[in-house]
Amino acid sequence: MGGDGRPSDGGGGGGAGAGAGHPHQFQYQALLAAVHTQNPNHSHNLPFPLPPLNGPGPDASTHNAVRQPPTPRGFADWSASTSAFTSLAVQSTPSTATANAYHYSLSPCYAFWTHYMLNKNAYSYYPAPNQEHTHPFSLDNNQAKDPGSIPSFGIESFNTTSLAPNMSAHMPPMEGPLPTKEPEAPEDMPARVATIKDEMDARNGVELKCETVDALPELKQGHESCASKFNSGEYQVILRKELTKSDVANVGRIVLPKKDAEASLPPLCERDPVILQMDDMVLPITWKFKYRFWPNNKSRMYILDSTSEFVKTHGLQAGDALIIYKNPVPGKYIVRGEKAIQQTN
DNA sequence: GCAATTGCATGATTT
DNA sequence: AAAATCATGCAATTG
Repeated sequence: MGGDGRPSDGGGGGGAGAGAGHPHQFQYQALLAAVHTQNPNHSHNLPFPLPPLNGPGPDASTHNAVRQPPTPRGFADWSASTSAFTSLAVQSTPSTATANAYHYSLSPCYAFWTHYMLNKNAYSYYPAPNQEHTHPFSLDNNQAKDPGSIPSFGIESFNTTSLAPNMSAHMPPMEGPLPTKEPEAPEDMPARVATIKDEMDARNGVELKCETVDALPELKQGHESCASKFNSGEYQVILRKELTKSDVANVGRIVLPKKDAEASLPPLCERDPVILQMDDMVLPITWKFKYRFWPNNKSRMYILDSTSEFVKTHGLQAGDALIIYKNPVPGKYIVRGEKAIQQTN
């Protein structure tokens, strides 16, 4: 599959992969270990559950059977997680948002967690080696260009009105399709994926009302306080796919839900694939996936190609999920591999 | 010739 | 019941 599926961090070397089954696994584990260690109550503060420490992937039973200790680290291992979080927090949503985009508002406690972690590491940050992309954490670049657009580290970063000027054209968060069906008898399911809906159900509440401002753009000024309160910390899930066996097989392609793909990803007018750059939410990596379609009967099948590295790196298996978020950087996205949560009954 | 990749067809499932 | 969607297998192509 050549280089298309490889992350563009260029960081295959550097010894990060020493002893690990994959160059990213060590760092991945280090990230997770750090998050778990620093914030054992993360489940209450993060907008999604963290993967288990002993992940990821098929190699976990061998290479990662022993829990990785927190790395002797600078900021590289933090930059991955906080970068994505930061980008989400400061995201200004373009008006091209799609009809079925979800909203996701970060709660104050989560903003505080992010604030804490960012400040904790603010002076030890260094960019990942050979990081060619403009990862969301690359605040220095953005600040240089537009000091007003990206705030400095601090909790006020998540409460400034100016960061997210546009809330229009979004559907209310609960209106979006959620491909994953809730089992009628969850206890019968050995594992399930915690859906975005679950997460939002658990935390949003009042926030939903505020986002009805979207449907009334003329009222945005009058509702600015409400909008600014939540908009500064929102991000949108534009596509979620529960992975199948064939998705995580070695073929390295993931079938995307047609509805979400057409609604939220760039239109494919021709058969030529489109390269989609997606920042990893957890790792300091920009993935480059080929997005294309096949004719299928009278319809189309939408395919995300060159995904094998992503799947391997995150140790994704059937039942896990691929989640694509909007990225404040035009033409880029944020991607996350979501491990299914084992139900312990 | 082989492995990897790509494209398509078909059948199952869902709407 | 029909149409749409999607998972997956397999043939064709490519390196």
